[in-house]
Order: sequence, then C-alpha cells, then structure tokens
Amino acid sequence: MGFSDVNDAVQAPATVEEFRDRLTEVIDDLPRRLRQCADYIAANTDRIAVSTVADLAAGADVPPSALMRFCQILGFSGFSEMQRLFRGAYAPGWPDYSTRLKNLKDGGAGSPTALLAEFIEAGRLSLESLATSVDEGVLAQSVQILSAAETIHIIGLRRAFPVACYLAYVFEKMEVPAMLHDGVGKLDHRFALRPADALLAITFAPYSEETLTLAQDARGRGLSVVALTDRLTSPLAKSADAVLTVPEVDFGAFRSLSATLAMAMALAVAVGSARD
Amino acid sequence: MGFSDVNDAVQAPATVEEFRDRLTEVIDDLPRRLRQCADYIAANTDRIAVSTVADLAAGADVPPSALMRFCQILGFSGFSEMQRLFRGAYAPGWPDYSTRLKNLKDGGAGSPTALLAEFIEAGRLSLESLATSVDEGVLAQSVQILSAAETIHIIGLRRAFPVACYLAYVFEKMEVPAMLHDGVGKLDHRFALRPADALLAITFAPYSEETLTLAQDARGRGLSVVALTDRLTSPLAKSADAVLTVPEVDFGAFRSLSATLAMAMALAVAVGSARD
DNA sequence: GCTGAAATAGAATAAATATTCCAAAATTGA
DNA sequence: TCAATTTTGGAATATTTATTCTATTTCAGC
Repeated sequence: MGFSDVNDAVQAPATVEEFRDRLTEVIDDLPRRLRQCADYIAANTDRIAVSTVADLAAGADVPPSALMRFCQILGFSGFSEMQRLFRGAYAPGWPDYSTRLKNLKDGGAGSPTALLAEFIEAGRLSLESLATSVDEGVLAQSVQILSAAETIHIIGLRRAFPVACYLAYVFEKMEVPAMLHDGVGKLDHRFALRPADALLAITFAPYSEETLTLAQDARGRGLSVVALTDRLTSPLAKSADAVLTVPEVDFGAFRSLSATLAMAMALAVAVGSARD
Repeated sequence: MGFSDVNDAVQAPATVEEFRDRLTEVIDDLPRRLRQCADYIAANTDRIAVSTVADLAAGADVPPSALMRFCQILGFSGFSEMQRLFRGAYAPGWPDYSTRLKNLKDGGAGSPTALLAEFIEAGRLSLESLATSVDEGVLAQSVQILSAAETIHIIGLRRAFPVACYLAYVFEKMEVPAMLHDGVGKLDHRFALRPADALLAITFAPYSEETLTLAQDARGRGLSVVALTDRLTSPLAKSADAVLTVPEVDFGAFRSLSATLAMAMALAVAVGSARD
C-alpha cells in the first residue's frame, strides 16, 4: 500500500503548526516527486495562500497532479482545502499594523510619528533576523558558562550600557550573584574578578576600550568570558570563550537594541533557572 | 460622463503605495455602492491577496459586479490584475521566521532557545501594538514640550532605568542639554530642576516612589512634565502635562522594553532635530 | 413629475483553476 | 529477468471564479 492510497487517511492538519509537524513526519519516506513537493512547500509555506496549484507545481518543478497527491497525503481533500488553512491563518500579526505604519510615516520625513515608525520597523526587523541567525550551540554554551560561575560580572558602556543595566536588574531579581561594572567615578573594579567568576561583556562598533580591556584582563586571570557583540570578527571575540552575535538594524545613528535585549534576557533567565 | 465610463482611464497603480494614494484620491466623490467598496477595501487591504471577488463583495455588502467596477475605476483591467499587485507585494515577515521560531521553541519549555523565542515574540508583539495604539497628538505635544525646555531632566529607575540611560545617551550625542537622575548615592538632585526646564519621567507598575515624587516636585516648581508609562491611569499621569503610554507585552516576570525604547528614541531624535 | 444620464443588480458567459483518472514508466522483490 | 506494485505525467473533466452585458432603478436638473 503506497502513499497514493488515500486509505491511510489521517485528519487534515487544522493549524499551521500541525501542518508543519505532519510535514516533517512524512518528508523522509516520500518518493522522488512527492519529496520535491515537500521540500518546495517547506521552503515556501508562506506562498501557499497566494498561489495556484500550477504556480506551486511549477516552482517545485513537478506536474500539478503530483502536487495534488501531495496535498492528499498530508490529509487534505485537495489543494483548495490546504489553501483554505493558510488563507485563514493569514490574519493575525498585522491586521492593521502595516496600514498604520504607513499612516505614521505620512506625517512627513522627520516628523515624530515617522521617526517612531522607523524605530518600530528597525526593532521588528532586528528581532526577526535574530530568530533566524542565532547559533543555538553558542547560546547553550554561554548559559552553561554563566551558570557555573560564582559571581557574574557584567560590563557594557555607552550604547551597550542600557543592556548591561537591565541584565544586572534581572540577575538581581533572580537572586543570581552579579556585579555591574559601570565605570562610575572612573573606578575600575578589576580586582573584584575572582578565578571562579565569569564575565559577560557587551560592546558594539565602535568598540569601547574599557570593555575590551576588562575582557582581556578577565581572560588573563582565568575567568571565562561570554561576549555579546555585533559580529564574529569583533575585537571582543579574541578574549571570549563564547561569542553571541546579534544582528541589530540601525536607523540613522541609533541602534534599536531590541534584539540585543531579547538575547540578554533569554540568557539571564536561562542562567537564573539553571542555577536553581 | 460617470465613473463607470472607462474612458477616464488612468494607469493602474504599480505599487501598494500608489494604490493607497489613488484610493484616497477618489474615495470622496464616489456613488454609494462604490463608496462601500472603497471603505471596505481601505480597511481590509491586506486580505485582497487571499480573497475572491465574491468574498470581498460579501464583506463590503455589495454585489460582485460593483466590486468589478470599483477595480476598473482604480485603473485596473479587473479584479485579477488588482489582486496580482497584492499577491506580488505579499512579502510577510514570516518567510522563514515563523519556522525558525517554532524550531527554537522545540528545545523544550525553559530551554535557552525557547526562552529566546518567547522574548523575541514578546518584543515583536509589543512593537506592532505600539504602532496601532500610539496617540499622535500626545507625541507631538511631548516633542514640543521637551524642545522648548532649557534642560531636559530624565528619571527612570529599576526596570525603567535602561530606557532612561539610553535617552541620556542619545541626548548627549545630539548635544541636547539633559540630566539623568539616577539615584546614585541616594542623592536626589531636585534643586537642579529650574523653572524653564522639563522632566521626562518613566515608570511602570509597580511604580517607583522616587519617580512619582520627583514628578510631583517638578510640577510644583512649574516645570512641564512628560510621562512615559504603561497606562493612562498610571499615578504618574496626575503630575504630567503629556502622558505617553506604551503597551508592553510581558513574558514571565520580565518586560520586553522594545516598544518603550522605540518610543523613547523617536522622542529623543524628534526633540534633537526640533532644537536645531 | 418628466427626461436624460448614471448607477446598479443579477443573470449569462468566459476564463481560470482544481481535480480525477488511467495508461505508461519506474521500482521492488523474488 | 519477470511479475506485482508503486509512482508518475498529462489529458479530460468538473468546479470555481472572474468578467461582461443588459434590463431596471435611482438620481439630478428642469
């Protein structure tokens, strides 16, 4: 009994999530043409709502009938039923958001609302791009390093300072021993760095000298260092055991910080619960 | 010569922007049924790509033929041509993003990647909801108040502190005279508040006492106060001349700050350029 | 209230799109 | 290699969807 036999009938997926589950479930043991369909659909799920059978079949480089069979294997009665799922699911998120964004920009370049629209957009793009670019391995490793530390030292100056502050605040709330190196009074506290501690250093181009120095120093004293920075080639990478990068979209001269904060918070909360 | 006469033929809009322009251009002098179409389409532009003529006509409560005429007045040869525009322009934020988010969550609840996914999602929702909820009038008023001030005082403590910091940083960069009240050493600097100055106060539930006190104090001394807070009924509202609210989505005990930062930056940059 | 022009609804038609079916090709297992 | 079984492509058909057309209604100016 092969795949084209509709008797191994299963319920049609009722949500996009279920759809994806079903897809990954079947994708591995599918004959050639159907496999092509699956691959193409997996990579272009978002176009199902706005395409015809013919369009998608052409994209997947299969005849339309193959795509039909594919829909049926997934549990749908046909393409139309599958499309209905995606057309319906395509509402949440921006029912009105994109319209609104345009209205805001209509105030004219430089108007407060237009600026707001730009910052909102920059933040959103940063977050989305963070989702697709994060290295899970490095994140796990960073959590592990920081969880093992006795005290976590945090440094981030200038534009990175808000992030450092918030990290300190979150650690405090979670009762994780942490120390914020804030440069108040031009004091440094390098002698507070003890061998069993770890340093979480944050800096973006143009990288701040004090942060780089403290990271090197910590390294020299045998501490583990986690870097939160903008690219793998950052000078901070040289003295770090784990390098987390966040792709932040700038608008004008100013950095949105949304992605950086999301990353920082995930890190902090993960460390907080790992230490329990 | 009426609207149904296709001789006043204009070029079909080639982009979504042109489409909107054309729509606002004609909407005012349109007969009843066509007006209904225009209204419905304006409010549901995002559904054009995924609907049939019949769907939209039903939504607008007109016969399909009315909708067809409407498309032609806009310059399209028919509905299909109009739909083609929107299907092409349909580049939603989730080509790969939503897949990725799901994968991140697959690590299991509480895993670092799942946490990250949650924070990313919270940030994104906050930003979208800010776009749809911002009160443009209050924003303009706030910019005006802060632009007119000699020195801008900024206060925000605990979880609002990162925002206050970043504001101070941005003002500094833009050469706007600003002073951050940070509570270091339990000093307050209330005597720095001069009558021609303004205060930008930031606090969220549970509202921090020091911030509320400073705002009241500033009010008493005749300064204008701009509040950045979570709701209109915030205690901060009582002592403020303008109340900006940001709808921030929390995840767990922690606030995403994305929307707050976007608002803060728009405010700062607008003030910076208004003062030139 | 009459007249001509514009707007409208809905039925008729045209076009596009989805779906089925089956002969042919490929694959599998002995 | 052969026979049984699965997979495939494409033509035939059914269904949905878009578009046009026309008789009827509405409206504005007189």
